[in-house]
Amino acid sequence: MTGAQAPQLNSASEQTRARLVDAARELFSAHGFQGATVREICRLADANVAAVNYHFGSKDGLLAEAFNFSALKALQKKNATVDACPEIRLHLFVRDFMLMLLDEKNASRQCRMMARELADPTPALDKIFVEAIAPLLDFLSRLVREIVGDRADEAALRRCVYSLLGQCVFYRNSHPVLQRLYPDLHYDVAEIEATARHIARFSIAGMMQAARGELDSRLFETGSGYTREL
Amino acid sequence: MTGAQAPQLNSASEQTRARLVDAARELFSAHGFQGATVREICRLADANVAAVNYHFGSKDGLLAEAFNFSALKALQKKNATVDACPEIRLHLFVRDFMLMLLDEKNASRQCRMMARELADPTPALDKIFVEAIAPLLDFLSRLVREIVGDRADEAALRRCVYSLLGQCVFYRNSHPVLQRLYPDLHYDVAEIEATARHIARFSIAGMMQAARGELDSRLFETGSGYTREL
DNA sequence: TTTACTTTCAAACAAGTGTTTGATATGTTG
DNA sequence: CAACATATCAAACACTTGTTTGAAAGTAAA
Repeated sequence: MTGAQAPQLNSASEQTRARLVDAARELFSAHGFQGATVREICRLADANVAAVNYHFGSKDGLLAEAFNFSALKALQKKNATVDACPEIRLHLFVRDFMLMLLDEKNASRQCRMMARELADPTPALDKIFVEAIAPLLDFLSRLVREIVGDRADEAALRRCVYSLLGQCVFYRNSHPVLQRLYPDLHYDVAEIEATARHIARFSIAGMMQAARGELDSRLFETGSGYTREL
Repeated sequence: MTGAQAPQLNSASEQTRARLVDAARELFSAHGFQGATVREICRLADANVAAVNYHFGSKDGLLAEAFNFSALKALQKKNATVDACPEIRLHLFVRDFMLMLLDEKNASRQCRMMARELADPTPALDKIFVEAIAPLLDFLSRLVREIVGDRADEAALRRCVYSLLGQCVFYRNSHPVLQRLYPDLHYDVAEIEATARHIARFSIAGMMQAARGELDSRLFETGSGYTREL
């Protein structure tokens, strides 16, 4: 979006609009929709308190404007064009997704906002759901379907998608808590990539198990090679 | 907790205290700490607005009182006494934990509150962390260690715990969103148990892969039996 | 410059927040 | 009963919230 409406960005009005949206993304992603106040956003954007309602009608309108899933869409489109086996494409997706979610330097705070939205819906949930969550779930479902083949039914497939997504968003949502446990915890690129690799490999193994389980849902392989009843 | 301070529960004062705590748990778990208002809690508890501050000092005090991890502790203690292989104990834990998290009829809304806390910390985080989260992470770490053995280092072990926990809390946190996707979604015991079985099997397979990955972190088994580079 | 329009701003608004107050009721003890 | 501490209550308090207002400043065309 930064490139699309660049021509009007010279206008002073468009500049404050852009500053407001930027500040909103910063604070919404940091403190959530309820936690971030209009006054704080305006202070960060160096604008008057009335600016939000003048330019966006309401705080809700600003939230709707602040959401921009171009990065998320681009990620999915890029992934779809990669010529590789679904396992590798899954790993690529998880890697890119985790980089979005965790990299503090990354500009795409929209994904952090979406992770928040998943956990605690706001009035803007409709737009978010239609534009981002549903397509994302659909994208992941197709990808996971490629991996498990036709050995898993719809319910098992859905659960596999949730397992994957749950792992990814956990790192984002639980960051403050985990940081209390490990005060010097920080996610550099290497750490994020290691985490992504773990999630991808962990999940692919889980998916194979889920697919296998459709054939015999009472057996699973343990590490020691035993087969136990579960 | 209901049985421990039963002797004093006859007192009218203790009754309103109990009603307030109960209402608080209901609304905190439903709308979060910020989302639930003191007035709403008091209305639900059929008590005066001033009752919260009179009995608990503040809204924060009520939150601290509302947290009660006896159910979670009992779950862990029960699990530790079970004489079974770690994989089955893991399955049992996930099952009990998911029943706590998802069963609407279940009285242990404290776990739902804790899931919320994990995603969005409140001033009461300290108590919650020390009394519930840290022990829980510790318990899970020991359990997962039993499964992966010494083939996984500390980082891999930690990630396995997060993968497990992330899957569990995802179902709780994302419930409103998933319900939009499947309007007739509801978690009865059968559905919860199926979900728990999925998570347990998915995770055990993932853990075995993570343990295996310590030996050769670049290879994993695909479903078709191929070994690919990841 | 005058005109018309857009954008900014300090100030106020109405509603909601957690909390406090002082009187009133309630129950227990002398 | 009288005295006392406890518990409840309506009302108000101090504060924050999102939002609105009406004047002032800026901007661009006639």
